[in-house]
Amino acid sequence: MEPRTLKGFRDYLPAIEAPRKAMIRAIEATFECHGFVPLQTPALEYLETLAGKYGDEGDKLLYRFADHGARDVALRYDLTVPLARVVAQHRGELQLPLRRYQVAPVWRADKPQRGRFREFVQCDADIAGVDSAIADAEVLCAGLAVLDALHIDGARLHLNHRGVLFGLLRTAGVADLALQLASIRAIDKLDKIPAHAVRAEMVGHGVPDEVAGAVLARFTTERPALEGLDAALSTASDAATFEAVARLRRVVELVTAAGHGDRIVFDPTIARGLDYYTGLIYETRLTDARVAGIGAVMSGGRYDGLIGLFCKDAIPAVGISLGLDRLLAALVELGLAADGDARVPVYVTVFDPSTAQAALGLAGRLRAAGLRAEVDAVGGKLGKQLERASKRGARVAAIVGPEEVAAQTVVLKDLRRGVQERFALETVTQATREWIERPD
RNA sequence: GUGGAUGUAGCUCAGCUGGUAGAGCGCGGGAUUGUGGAUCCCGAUGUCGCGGGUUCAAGCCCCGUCUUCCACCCCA
Repeated sequence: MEPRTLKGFRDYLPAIEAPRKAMIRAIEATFECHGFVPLQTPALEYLETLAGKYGDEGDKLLYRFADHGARDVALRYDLTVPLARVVAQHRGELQLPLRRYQVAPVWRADKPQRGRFREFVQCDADIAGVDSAIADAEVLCAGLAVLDALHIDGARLHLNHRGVLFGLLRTAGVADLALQLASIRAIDKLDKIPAHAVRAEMVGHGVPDEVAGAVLARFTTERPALEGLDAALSTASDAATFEAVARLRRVVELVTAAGHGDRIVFDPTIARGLDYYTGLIYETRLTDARVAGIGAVMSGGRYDGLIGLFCKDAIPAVGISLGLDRLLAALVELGLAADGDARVPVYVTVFDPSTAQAALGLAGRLRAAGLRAEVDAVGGKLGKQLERASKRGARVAAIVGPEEVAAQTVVLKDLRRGVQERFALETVTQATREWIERPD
């Protein structure tokens, strides 16, 4: 039969899974460093848990089917709604606020294209149970620290608040909610299409032309954070908008105090398509033009109404979500993907069957000392084994022939420098460690 | 869901206006049998995505289908 994978699903061969795994480790360590604790949820949920939480577009992209017991189920579409379900379901046993992180695959029946997959890993950090600017800032700091941990310089986090968008539209005279949402979706395209086209789209939805013009006059695509906030504040005319701007300003102050101010920018055109966001929203874009079109790599926001859909208590929450596979795809395109550790530094050759025990014994000794070692499992001529060692990317080859066994010694060969030396068994572990770490 | 491309050895690709396939890399073997990466020599690689059609003849033309990719929509 023909081996194949489903459309939009991929195998991760060692060459890419190694750097990918390294990223996951760095991300998890950073989240833990920020006080988030791990949590996992099932891949499969009842359909009713997920349906209706993301908006029409999201609903269409749910992988849904009937299981063997005729239950309507769906693969999780993100990690946020399952978290909301968990918080509601276990609120008696969870201490709020809950700071949890989760790194796990999600599934969307989307049409695959550049940077978009049907199965991909999201890395989420959320704080549930409190509505505060500090919670907002803490989540943002965790996300920004992840960028630092991954050594990603060319990224900017665009901040906005739904209250600002709605407030500006409201004060301009767009009162209808559906019209506001349609306008926001149009405004979201300001960085892709010219302002007059956005204006035409708004008019097409039913916004009077002069109103559309007045609203768009308030938006420049991007401004320095605090300066932009001031401009937005001057246009605010009702309490809700004022509060939204004040919250934004406070969050920016806090994130800046934490040392991440150079990475964030106020961007009134950020809208977010998911229905459950209620306040602060953000998207992270890579600044390199070559991958600008790949889309947001780390997004999120505040969703104060979502958990309440699963229980009587209104539990506010805020979170951030990094798209690991999309980010990795961008880094690969830019040639910035970290060197994966798909290589094992020490390759132990097996001279002949009679020395196999000595070879395994040596490997055991090295591994007990924490060194990564591999024993040649194929056999054959020593030259072939050294060739395999080189191809595997080993730094050091160990040779344990009859002479070495008799003398209780090991020959180490530095495959990069081409030199070799004989060591006594007692000193070989330390010597190997030094050889591995030795620069060329 | 809409639109546009793509599909030839393991990989990247070439194949002129139709006449039953090539390169590089990789892979296997070898250059006096306890030493790799460089070089050299030799060698194997393919139902040319799949199914139909046109033709004396199709990798090349036509239709369908699947795959991958790109744009829109939306999103990580």
